[in-house]
Amino acid sequence: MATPRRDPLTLEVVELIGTVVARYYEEYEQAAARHSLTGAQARVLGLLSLEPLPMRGIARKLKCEPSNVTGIVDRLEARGLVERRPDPADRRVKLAAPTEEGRATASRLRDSLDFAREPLAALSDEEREVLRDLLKRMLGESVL
Amino acid sequence: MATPRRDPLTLEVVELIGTVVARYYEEYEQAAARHSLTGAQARVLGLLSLEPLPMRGIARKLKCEPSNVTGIVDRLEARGLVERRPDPADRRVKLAAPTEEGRATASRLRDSLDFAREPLAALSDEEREVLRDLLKRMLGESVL
DNA sequence: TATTGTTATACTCTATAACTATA
DNA sequence: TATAGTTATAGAGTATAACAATA
Repeated sequence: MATPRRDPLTLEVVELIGTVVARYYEEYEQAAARHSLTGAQARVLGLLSLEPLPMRGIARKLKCEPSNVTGIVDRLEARGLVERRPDPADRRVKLAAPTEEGRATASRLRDSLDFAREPLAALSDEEREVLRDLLKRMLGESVL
Repeated sequence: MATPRRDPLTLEVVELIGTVVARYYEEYEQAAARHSLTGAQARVLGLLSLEPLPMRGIARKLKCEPSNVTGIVDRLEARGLVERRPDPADRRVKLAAPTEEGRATASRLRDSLDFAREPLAALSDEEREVLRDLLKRMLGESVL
């Protein structure tokens, strides 16, 4: 494992990444709020719009304790965006799945987020390719 | 304002940025937790280690309501990491400033974070310059 | 026995509104 | 009257521990 670098260029890039992270996070929360959702609720709804998941699976994706998921799904369910279904294969398991309205909300949320990420529009196709490759290299093999 | 793009390349870059954001955030929280600090406490301590700030100024930086800052600074103060000082120029104002121990903790926290950001070590100097310029372009003039 | 989901509890962060002491 | 900081309150996310139902 390499030693972290402290040269001015590295520090400048670190600072820029910090700015990207802060802005992205802020805009994510705002997009969620426009749909009267908290960030956590929006993340869960987004996950479930890809595929229904057991409560435990949601906790793994969110990297939080399973007990927290109960409340988040409760609130989404109370708003009619998500429903709990039994798992035919294991009666202990409850599968959380988006309702029709939940899927629609998730879709609109995704559009909001694309809008939030619009800064990418400032780059040409070639520049996006370079950026993609640099980010991939930065993130390492774990992403591949 | 340009229309958001949806071509596969753009979506791939958006996805990669999302991954960077998630990893950065997660590692930030973990680094804070290693010092028994919450993310919000670590952010405030980091801010104050650059310069003492009035409570109102902290709220502006955190983009939250001033009433929240009271509790966060209370907890940092209870741990001896921060102190409230009067502002000679305006007796309504309280300046929050790090103690000696607070500065030391902020410094160790910064080191943890550099370690967390180590992925940058995978890039050469030239690549970092390219990444820096692309990020700057992405973020636009507002950062300059 | 082990696992899934839940409940109960406590702490932190968050926004809103009302309060105080200054300006 | 306006502003800085605080308090009170309520909602949400978080972790921990204990529980019922099922495997």
